[in-house]
Amino acid sequence: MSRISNIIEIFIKELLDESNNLAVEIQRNELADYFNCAPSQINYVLMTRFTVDKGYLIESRRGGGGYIKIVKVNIDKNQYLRMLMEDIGDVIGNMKAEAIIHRLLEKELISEREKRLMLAAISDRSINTPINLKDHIRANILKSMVATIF
Amino acid sequence: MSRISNIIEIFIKELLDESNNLAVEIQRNELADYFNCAPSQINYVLMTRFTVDKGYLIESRRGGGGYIKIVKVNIDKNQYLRMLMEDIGDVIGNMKAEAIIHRLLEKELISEREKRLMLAAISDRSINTPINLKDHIRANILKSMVATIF
DNA sequence: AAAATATGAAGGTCAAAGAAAGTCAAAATG
DNA sequence: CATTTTGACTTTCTTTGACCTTCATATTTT
Repeated sequence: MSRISNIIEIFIKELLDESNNLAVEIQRNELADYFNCAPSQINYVLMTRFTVDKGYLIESRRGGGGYIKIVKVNIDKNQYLRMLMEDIGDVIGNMKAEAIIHRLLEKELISEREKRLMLAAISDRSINTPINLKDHIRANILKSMVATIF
Repeated sequence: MSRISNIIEIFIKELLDESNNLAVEIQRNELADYFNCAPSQINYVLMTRFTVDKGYLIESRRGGGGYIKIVKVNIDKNQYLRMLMEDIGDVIGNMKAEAIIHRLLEKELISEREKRLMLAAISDRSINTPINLKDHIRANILKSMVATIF
């Protein structure tokens, strides 16, 4: 008896394979209904199996006509991207984050303007919270941004 | 999975396109009738989709021969950016933030890639904190980023 | 004829109900 | 113990409807 989470994971990955643009839109309740599980189980699957560092971007909308969109970034083909994700980890300080962004520019993976955007986003001034949260949020933001440039 | 609001939004934008992108005049009740919805739904669409930060001005008149006029405006870029900064304020929700970023792309102040970077940075998933902090941090990040494109 | 009033035809507002997705922690499982 | 499952509760976005305001015009009053 394989875990339902695994089944849902596989199901979503199949959907992604079928869609050539590597993005798929689901209805949370519909999917939960289909698999006869709690709707929040879908969130659990997304949170544990479709994270940014695994190369997935999630975007969603509540309310009438709401949806969950799962986008696959092709991380497997980008050894460097995967390394970056690992390097960033769950927590990252400002210095290290800036160093990573500079390296991206050097490697010509981003433009000068994009560098400035990214630096602005992860700056201490932007993330104006207690220090323990700060580095965590910074890691999230940086990983999300890095995922979009590939 | 478009809900009626999205359909009405698209309809009005088509009207605008047909009219050389200048302005278009509608009758609220007529439109509501056409789409089989409550007249106030039209107001909802205008309020959420045709806001100033999206570059629209609404003007209307009640009474016999009343109308609603939707005007697409094009203001000076620097002026627009300054207005945006003010508009963002200290706290901003995800929807509004996304609307602003989309508008920046429309006005060609940012590229498609930059749009994606910015969206990633301000997404709820990046800013993974208690709700009251979230909108505050988002405002900071967005303002910092917008500042870089001046 | 001019002023006052009534009528009906617009559009405006706001709050409640509905429709999704999100969160969090307790319970279950392995 | 770590992972998974469940469900009660929350937040966000949309739809609906009852009631309000404004305006043009028709009608009545002076």
